[in-house]
Amino acid sequence: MAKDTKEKILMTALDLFSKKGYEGTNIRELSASLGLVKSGVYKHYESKEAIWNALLDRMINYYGERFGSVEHLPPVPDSLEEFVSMTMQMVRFTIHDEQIVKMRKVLTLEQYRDERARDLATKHFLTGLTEMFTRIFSDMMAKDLLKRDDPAMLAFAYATPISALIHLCDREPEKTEEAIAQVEAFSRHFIKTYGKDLSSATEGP
Amino acid sequence: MAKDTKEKILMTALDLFSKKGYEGTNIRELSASLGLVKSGVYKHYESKEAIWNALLDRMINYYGERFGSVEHLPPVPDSLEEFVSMTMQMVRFTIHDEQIVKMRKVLTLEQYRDERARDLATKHFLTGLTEMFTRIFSDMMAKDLLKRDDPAMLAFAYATPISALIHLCDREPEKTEEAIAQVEAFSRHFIKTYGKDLSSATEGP
DNA sequence: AATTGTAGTGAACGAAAGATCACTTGTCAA
DNA sequence: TTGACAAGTGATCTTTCGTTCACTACAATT
Repeated sequence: MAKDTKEKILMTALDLFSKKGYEGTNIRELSASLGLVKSGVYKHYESKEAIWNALLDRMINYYGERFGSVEHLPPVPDSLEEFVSMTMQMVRFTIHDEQIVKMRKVLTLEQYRDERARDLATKHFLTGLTEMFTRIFSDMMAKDLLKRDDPAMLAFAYATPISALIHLCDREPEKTEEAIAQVEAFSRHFIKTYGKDLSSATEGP
Repeated sequence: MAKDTKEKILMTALDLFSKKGYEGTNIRELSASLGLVKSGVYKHYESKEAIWNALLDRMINYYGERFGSVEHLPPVPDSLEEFVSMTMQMVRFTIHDEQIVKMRKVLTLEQYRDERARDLATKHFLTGLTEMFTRIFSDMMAKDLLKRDDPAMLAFAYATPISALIHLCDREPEKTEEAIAQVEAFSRHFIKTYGKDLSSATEGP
């Protein structure tokens, strides 16, 4: 079916682009990976660049749905321990989901060449994560799980070290276990610094 | 002179590779940027890949000298304010030095393709910075400028947000001023959290 | 002054790239 | 059953790539 092939082309392109970059990937190899002859691709996309643009559209869309929408916001944790495990769950997912790994790699490789990739990279790697944690931290402060502080600053201080470890896993997958352990250690250190001990939550003037 | 041209080839290659990547750069453009004809390059390097390898050697060397040697370690600050300004000075330098910006971009673009680039990227973006701050924080704790804590963990928590902002500047240079301001805000927040107020430094049991 | 080595030239080559086109096959609607 | 259209094929085109080579110009060595 047509839709099927078009879809497969995008997924194969994502795979190849994430490994060798846009320039490093050629149509022949893309076609061969799909089990068709080189010209076959042109029945579905008019050019290599058209494939790239469709893939970027797809990624922008995917990001908006997956990370930008309200229903996909993680629930605000009820305890600091739950906050740690929520973090770990998010990190494990984003490190092991092949599609997302490939998306990050493609954005990394094309960020200086393509403006839309650049914008999505900043969102994906920095601002998106930070905004998400800003909301979570605001709520956690309201719930007296965190000390009162600037939630955006805490979110930035929390999101970027985790992001750095995710990038490390993308770059050196053999260090994944080590990196995950470091995320957990960092998360626990973070709540030790900024978290409010529950036993003191009932303190009052 | 021969040495001159060889050097210029490397610098031009760094420039082009950092903008369009290794695959996206061709010898004709490289030669033209140098004011010679395409075949001229082959008098100095036997192939495009040889240029790449020489450039990587150079970068590895440069990194080792500039960031790996003892004499280039920043002096341990005598006050928290001095620590902030040392941070700002480092960040301003690394963001504005064109060579270093290009080095980071090249490492970013080639990290999945070339093992040596991958290793240097991890060193440059993560472990090197963290180790440097680990030493600084150890000394600052000994000097009673910082609360006693795990210096490596603090270094990681300090280095990675700054690294994230440096990457942002590489990606979107128009946000440089904003990013620098955020580095300073982060640095001040950090010392507010982990720094020891000097007035309490003379406290005793 | 003669020689030799080297930086740079310009034409050319073969391979590989993106893309086109006439053609075959298969599916579904009329 | 037939006609039409979409999916896939294979040969082919053009461009661009990395690279080679015979050649020139010039600087340093003998």
